[in-house]
Amino acid sequence: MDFKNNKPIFLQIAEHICYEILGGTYPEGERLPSVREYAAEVEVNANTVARSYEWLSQRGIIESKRGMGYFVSQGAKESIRTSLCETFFQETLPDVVAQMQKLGIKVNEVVQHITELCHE
Amino acid sequence: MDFKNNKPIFLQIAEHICYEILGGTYPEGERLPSVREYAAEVEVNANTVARSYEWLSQRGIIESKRGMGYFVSQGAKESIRTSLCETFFQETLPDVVAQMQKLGIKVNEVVQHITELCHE
Amino acid sequence: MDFKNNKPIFLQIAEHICYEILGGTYPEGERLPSVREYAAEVEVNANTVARSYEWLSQRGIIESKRGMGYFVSQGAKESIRTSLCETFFQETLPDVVAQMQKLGIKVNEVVQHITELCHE
Amino acid sequence: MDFKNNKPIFLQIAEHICYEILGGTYPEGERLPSVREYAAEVEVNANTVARSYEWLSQRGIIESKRGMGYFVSQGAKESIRTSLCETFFQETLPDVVAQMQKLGIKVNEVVQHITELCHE
DNA sequence: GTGGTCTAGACCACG
DNA sequence: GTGGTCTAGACCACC
Repeated sequence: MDFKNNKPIFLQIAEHICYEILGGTYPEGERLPSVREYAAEVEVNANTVARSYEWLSQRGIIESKRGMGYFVSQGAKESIRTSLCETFFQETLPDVVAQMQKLGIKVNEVVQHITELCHE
Repeated sequence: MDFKNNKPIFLQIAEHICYEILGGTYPEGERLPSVREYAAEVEVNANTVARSYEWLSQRGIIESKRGMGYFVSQGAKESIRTSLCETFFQETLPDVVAQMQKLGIKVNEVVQHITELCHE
Repeated sequence: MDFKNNKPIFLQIAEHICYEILGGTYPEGERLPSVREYAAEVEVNANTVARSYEWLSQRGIIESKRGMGYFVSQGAKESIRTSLCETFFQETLPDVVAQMQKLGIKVNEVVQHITELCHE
Repeated sequence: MDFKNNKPIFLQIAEHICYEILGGTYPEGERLPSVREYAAEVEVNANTVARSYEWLSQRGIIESKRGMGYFVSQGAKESIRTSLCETFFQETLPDVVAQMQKLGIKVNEVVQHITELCHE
């Protein structure tokens, strides 16, 4: 796992975990690796992972059980998907369109590029 | 001009100037407002504007002429457009597609949303 | 470290660091002193050192890792040397020769002076 | 005439005039173009040329005669040559050698490059 | 007037 | 602790 420098690492980790939950790596109800394990795995300070876990648990995606670790919440997949879809349609796409228009790129061109990228 | 706090002000200013150059507010060869003028206009410290200008001049978009101020470089519009288009097609769109696929959103749905947003 | 006033301090610092990297004071991958440490050491404002570090990182010589400090990039020595050699052979030497010719100084004389200076 | 941005323009002009005097464009005793003429010729503010002239006259290379303009001093060529040669041998060459040694370039290589550049 | 550099001190997010 | 950004104010050389 390599990190981009323009985004907080703990956020990149949290996001990555979200996609792992979506992908089934960590099923709902399952226990996540301990903070230290995960930190060792991705070669990062333990505090950073702790912050990622905290961020996720504040959003109800995972839950801490005292002394036992963090567990994926029930309904996590659904909650992640709706949340991500919302920002995708409400923020990402409008941004893309805005930029597209500022650069004078035509819709057709964008659509074509997208479909091409999908078929790779 | 109002600033978002997630992005450095000096960058927002620099990008804003880019779009102004693209839009023709500052034609190529034209002189930009002095650092102090611009700073007063957008209600920001002069050092911040100086940083924006320096950032732009490092990218060959504007040039400083000693004691006379900053001037839009020849070929600036073209250089800005190609640079922005490149990041749009090489980074922004692939990111969108990747996210789309991870979320299991269909191409048609995205295309439809984009075309709708364009017609607003 | 004492500074000449014809050249910006932040540049003198940056170049000094380059030579220190070349000399092995800071091996590739190693962490540099923090901005504040270095600033205290050379008795200069922290912002000035920050500017030197930024200047170096823009040239790929060092890299910042969030919250951990600046580190010498892999391949920094080679990149510094080639860059300096290039300006030496492409700019410095041609300038010397041009000046030499304009002053009507003979090649032999220059060569002799150089060899003498080397043996001091 | 095109100017480099790292050196004051008035100095570049003054230096250029020195070489013109050396080259015979302006023989000793001859009148120089008026400040305004010269400024128009090189497309520069008149104040800047005035400063160049003043700089030269302070060094005894040219002289102002009230109401008549600036004239090349007697002995100007000789004085320019000795002065430029001095800085060449006392400053330029030692700098070259110092940089050469810091970069670990061998004398032979430098000598060879210089002789090659002379024969072009 | 212009840009360029530097200082001093502050605040913030990140690890 | 770290870097990153911003402010306020100063001084300088140059045009």
